[in-house]
Amino acid sequence: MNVHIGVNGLAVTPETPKGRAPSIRDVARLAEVSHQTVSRVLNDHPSIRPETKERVLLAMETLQYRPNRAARALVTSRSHTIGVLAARSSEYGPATSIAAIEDAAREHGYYVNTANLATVTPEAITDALEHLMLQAIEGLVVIAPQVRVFDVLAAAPIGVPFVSLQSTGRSDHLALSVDQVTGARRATQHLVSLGHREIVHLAGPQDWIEAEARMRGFLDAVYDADLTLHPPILGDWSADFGYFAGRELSRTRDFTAVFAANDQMAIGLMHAFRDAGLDVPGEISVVGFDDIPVAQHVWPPLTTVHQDFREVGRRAVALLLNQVHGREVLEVEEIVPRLVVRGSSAQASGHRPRYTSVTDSA
Amino acid sequence: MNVHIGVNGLAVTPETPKGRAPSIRDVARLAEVSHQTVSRVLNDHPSIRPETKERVLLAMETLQYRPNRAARALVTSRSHTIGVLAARSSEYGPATSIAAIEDAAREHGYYVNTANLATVTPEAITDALEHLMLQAIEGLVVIAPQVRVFDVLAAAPIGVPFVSLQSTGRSDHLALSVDQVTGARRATQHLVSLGHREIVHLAGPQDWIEAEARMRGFLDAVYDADLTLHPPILGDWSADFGYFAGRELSRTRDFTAVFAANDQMAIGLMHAFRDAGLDVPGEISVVGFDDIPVAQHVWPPLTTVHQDFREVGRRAVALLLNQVHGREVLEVEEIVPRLVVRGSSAQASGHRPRYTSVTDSA
DNA sequence: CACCCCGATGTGCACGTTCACATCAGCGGC
DNA sequence: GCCGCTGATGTGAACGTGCACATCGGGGTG
Repeated sequence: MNVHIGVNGLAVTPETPKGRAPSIRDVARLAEVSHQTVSRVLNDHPSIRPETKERVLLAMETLQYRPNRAARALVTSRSHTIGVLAARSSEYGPATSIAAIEDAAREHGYYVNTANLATVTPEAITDALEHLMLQAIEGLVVIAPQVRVFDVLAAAPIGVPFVSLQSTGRSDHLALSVDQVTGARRATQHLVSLGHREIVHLAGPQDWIEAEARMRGFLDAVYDADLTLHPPILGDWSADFGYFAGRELSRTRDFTAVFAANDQMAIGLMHAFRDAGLDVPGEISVVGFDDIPVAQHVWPPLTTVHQDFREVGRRAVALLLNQVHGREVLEVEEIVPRLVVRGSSAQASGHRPRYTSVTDSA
Repeated sequence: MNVHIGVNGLAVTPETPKGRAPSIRDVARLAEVSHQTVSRVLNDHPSIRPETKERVLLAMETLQYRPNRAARALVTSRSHTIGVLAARSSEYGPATSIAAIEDAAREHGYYVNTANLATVTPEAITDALEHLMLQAIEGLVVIAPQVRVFDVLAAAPIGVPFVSLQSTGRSDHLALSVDQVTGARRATQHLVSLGHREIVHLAGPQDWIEAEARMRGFLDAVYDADLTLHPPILGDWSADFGYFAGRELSRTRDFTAVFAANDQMAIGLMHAFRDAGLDVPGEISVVGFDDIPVAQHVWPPLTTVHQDFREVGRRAVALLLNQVHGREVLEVEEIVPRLVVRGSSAQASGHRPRYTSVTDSA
């Protein structure tokens, strides 16, 4: 039966025609079945005799056969690829989520194709999208949390389901998000509970959905606690910006706490305060957002809001693949991040912020 | 001629047969040419009349035609995809390089497919590689800097050129790397020049090529300066490990400086020293490696070795595509990283390290 | 015992593109 | 005026796979 396969137990690789990679037909010939049977083995079709199946598998092994994805994609018009549209993908949060997405996708037999957004101009977005569409992606995960991206996405219907990693409030897609608003509110409430009444928010760029949500959470808490509102500062997420903002802020000193929209800015901020001779948390408390790995090791250890980027990525894939396969999509529950209290926040020092206490003592 | 195309200037989309996406043949029919002519326009073949070309392009536009990558890949057996095999891809360095690779690849009309290594077991490596091979990648960039990965890579010949982002010293592939040895040597020499003679190296896992190279650079410098060698500590790159290592180290205190193999560990280290009441840089100097964005904002600002991860990624793609296209590959020049001196390193404080001074004074 | 159904397998075609080759008109040279 | 070359285009096949349908034998059912 398997005369082709071995001689003296020695595995002889039968001549694959030309230099070409072995195809389903080569396997079929060797296993003495039709190519269709081989195909059935590949897609484990139920009705196939175990004996036959084994013979085919052996032939595959012998020929080192590998299915040709292009051919398969051509005939099924399914690419088994999902796209990821990402901005700032080298930062800890997005990078972690992307890695998790890749892992989860691979587990489900899917491939991941990433397109980064260097800038967020409509052209760049369209270009990246075009790139992904040419890949014939079956679904899209968007980690590019600018409102503008979703405008473009809505305008140029891409024809595949997509999931965003931040709640956009739009109905044309599902979002799997961490509840940024609650996270930010909790962070602010934490400061309030420590007796702070003059709190500044160092926000992210307002076209970022997350930045906007965190700002909203902050405003909610400020409103609830009936605090006077300090105008938020709009930053760019970077530690460098945090540093410069901190330099400016330490001039006025009409506040006792700062809630930064991410850890990087918080770290830059603390750097500037240190330079200005302001003690954190003695004089000023600082709270960040994200809980990046170094957050607990900087000085002082940063109080922040922890979010699980891996979990978000993982769930996003599950959600997306459910849609891709037309399965019932259950309600999406938001992940609520948790506050991690560390050394950078402390009780407000009885007296009012400096500039007023100076006035008072005069 | 183009009666099909419009009525009253209104773009009428002619019926695409069934719900299928328009194919090259649909375009051909509309433009009243053969499908081959359309193909020629797509691959801009020289001998085609401008007039004809325009007609075809118009038809494409009208039908919103998009070439089918699977079909093209099937017949040309070229996927226009490069693979990236990465470990710890969510960390700043790798993540930045990956983003740069993606950008550069897209610029060259290539797609990028990533496979992360959760663990570095041979099975995981084989699995990831298998995943990429099924994608029919044309080339591979390896950012998984464990020696073991290259063992597996060598054993399971993948049949496509690959480039690694660290110099492995092997001849089966090109490496585009930053000269880690020189970087580490410079970092150590910096400490020596400040008068430190008792320097500990907090190394990375020794199966990591970079960790090994940095260790080598350290050892070179120690040897050159004729210092006594403290046994290096083998870490895992994480800030957490740096912290624990720092705790252990601060018990003995038989050193005046530490060179950490990356910034994260250096930051954890400084945290532990602070906890132990050891002043950095007053009593102990610390130097890191990588220059991650927060390095300059921690306290004290971290002296470190800066490397340009984007540049490495970019050049890797250029190198790889040159090989893929069988072009002449020019000599690969190593990028030499540069030392950035900040606040965490300072002149050794005249007296010997504590433990000896205690002994001396007794 | 005739019938039908089902499990196991085979046959041919379609997917959308490129490649090799064929065709055909025009043009210059002898 | 014929030959051959070249530019512009068309024709058919092939790439490797899955799908729809056909085939064939066996076993249960009436």
